[in-house]
Amino acid sequence: MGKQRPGAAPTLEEVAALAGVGRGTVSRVINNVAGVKDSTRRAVQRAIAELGYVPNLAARSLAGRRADAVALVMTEPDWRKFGEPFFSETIRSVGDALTDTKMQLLLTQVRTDAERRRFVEYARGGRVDGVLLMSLHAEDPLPDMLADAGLPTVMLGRRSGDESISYVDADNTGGARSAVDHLLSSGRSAVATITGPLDMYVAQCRLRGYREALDRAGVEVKPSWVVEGDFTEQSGRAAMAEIIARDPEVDAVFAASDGMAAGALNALRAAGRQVPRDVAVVGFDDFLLAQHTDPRLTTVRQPIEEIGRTMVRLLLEEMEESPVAWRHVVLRTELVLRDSG
Amino acid sequence: MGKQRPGAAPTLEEVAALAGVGRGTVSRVINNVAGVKDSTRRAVQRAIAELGYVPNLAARSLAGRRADAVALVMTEPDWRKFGEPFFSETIRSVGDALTDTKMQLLLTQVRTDAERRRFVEYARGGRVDGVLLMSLHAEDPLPDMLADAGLPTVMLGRRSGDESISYVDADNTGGARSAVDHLLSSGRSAVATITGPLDMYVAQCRLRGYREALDRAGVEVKPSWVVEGDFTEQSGRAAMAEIIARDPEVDAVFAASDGMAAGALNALRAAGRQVPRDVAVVGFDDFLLAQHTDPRLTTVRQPIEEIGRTMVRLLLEEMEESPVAWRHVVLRTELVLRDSG
DNA sequence: GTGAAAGCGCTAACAC
DNA sequence: GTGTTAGCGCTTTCAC
Repeated sequence: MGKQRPGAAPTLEEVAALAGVGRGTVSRVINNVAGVKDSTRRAVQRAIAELGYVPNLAARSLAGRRADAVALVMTEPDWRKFGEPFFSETIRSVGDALTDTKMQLLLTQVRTDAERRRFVEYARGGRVDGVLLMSLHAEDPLPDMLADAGLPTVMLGRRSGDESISYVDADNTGGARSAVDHLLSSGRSAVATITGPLDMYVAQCRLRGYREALDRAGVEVKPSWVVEGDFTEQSGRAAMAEIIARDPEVDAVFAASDGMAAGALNALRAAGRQVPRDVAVVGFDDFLLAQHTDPRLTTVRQPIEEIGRTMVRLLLEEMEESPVAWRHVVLRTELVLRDSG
Repeated sequence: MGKQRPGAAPTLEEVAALAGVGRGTVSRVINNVAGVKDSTRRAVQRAIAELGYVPNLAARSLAGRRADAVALVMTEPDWRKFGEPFFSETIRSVGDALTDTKMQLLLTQVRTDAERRRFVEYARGGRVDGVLLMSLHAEDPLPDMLADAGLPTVMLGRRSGDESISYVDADNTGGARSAVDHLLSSGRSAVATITGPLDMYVAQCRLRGYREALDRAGVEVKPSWVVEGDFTEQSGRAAMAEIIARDPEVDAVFAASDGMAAGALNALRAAGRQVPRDVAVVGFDDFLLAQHTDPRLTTVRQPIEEIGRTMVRLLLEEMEESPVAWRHVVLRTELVLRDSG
């Protein structure tokens, strides 16, 4: 007879007593370990149902030295960013990639120093087995803090050219290059660009791709062709207006984000320029651009679904090893031409 | 001398040995319990720093019977919703309300049955001390599952008129009524409404407020004045077009969401109607509406910041008691007139 | 003010 | 196949 403790949640031991078996057997049943007689298993399951038993995860975690949970950290203070498809789809695909595991996905916001400290304690304290990081700024100390603690960690994108910690990134340089190649091959030559904030590596890469394509084609980049935005629609509009003012001869634009591409289109229309007849626009990603119905728009698409899936795969691999080895994956982008006639 | 176990994380016991004190004392120091001599406390802190000690949260949880974490569950399958200010601001304010506690906020997505099952195991397993629920559909079994497990739970909004589980809601009926009162008192009389999905209690309340205001004013609601949308901008546009087609005499519209209000404005402009001279529009919330520069727009504003703060307060209160008692809070809304001249 | 000791509920290794 | 046992690392009495 197990001692009844009214009010308290039933324990594995009480289940064992009720089923007339040892604790080890109950543990095997709840963990689906093979090698338990079928009749025994059923008896245990009946006892579990009768008592409404639920395993105490703290005890499991302590004894098993794992949390069966991973964190996905959002360091972005502006939540509206997570309404953008690039982020929301990544989160969705990470969740999907974890459905076949017993890992619980925990999204955590880390906006302030206090939140960072608390999260690092949480993670180092063993409440998660690994950490995924999104939307990182170059100077964020969080990745290194986690890495120093020996925690499996995977970042979405990298902070610089020689990133050590594991990351999954898109081929931003190659994607930008293919976009500009496309513009050049369709007869344009005065190709301007609206870059992202140049303290972000992703923006540097897309600018580099732009320059490489023009270099190879023997086109000299005029300083007036390069204007920096901040990835938003508004900054794209302002940048496009700036470009028109500086050099009215520009006949094509590569925008380093879809938001800025949408802004550029709006600014061109406001200026009475035909898009894309007078000026061709290529944007990175096509979320906002999708709302523009012009069939001749072109975009560089990132393999979002694959990004989330790959991040999870790398993290699970890292969790198998000690010490953790870092992995770097760069995924190809795809140039999408809507023009079909 | 504590046994050194290279590779493993240092334990409280090793800290105690290094500091030359008992385990109890170290525990008191890391938990900031009063009644430790200052010199002892410093010695322990030195040992902690030297060893890089971090408490094992599973062990703390097991011994202390608490997780020091709360979950905020998003049952919305469409993540873009969380880009909307109503949700993103709520999440932000919940995070803010928790900064002064040692609680870690965990956001979890529950879209599928598998995810629901896993989360309930997680919560019942004691990994969180309480649960906040957002964006619930009426038939979602999750709240009852958590309540049956005796877990402190607070919902954002309620599922029906006689909700038992704790919730924090805005006064949707009163807000809608004040919006329509405003329209009537400014000389309108043919007031139509674009409702939300009527299987959601929030939409029912806003429709009721609309009807009540017209009833009190002795205006009979024509069936053609009530069109159902789904809270999106697109549905608002379609609904407005429908209303114009059915009854061109309509001179005012109450939209049950800001998105639908924005859609209504766009549809009116497309139809060549003067807004708000010909047709006055009042929307619930003013996020999308904020982009409309018309100074004569009016909105019903929900006290978002207070919603998040209140949810946290109720949850912390519930966590103090056993069994849990449910709490219901309805917060006043505010009619915001931009019209200042 | 501090140390010693008794659990918290589980997993995993080992015996039979 | 199944029972037994030794921890996992902490909090919390209870002595002193």
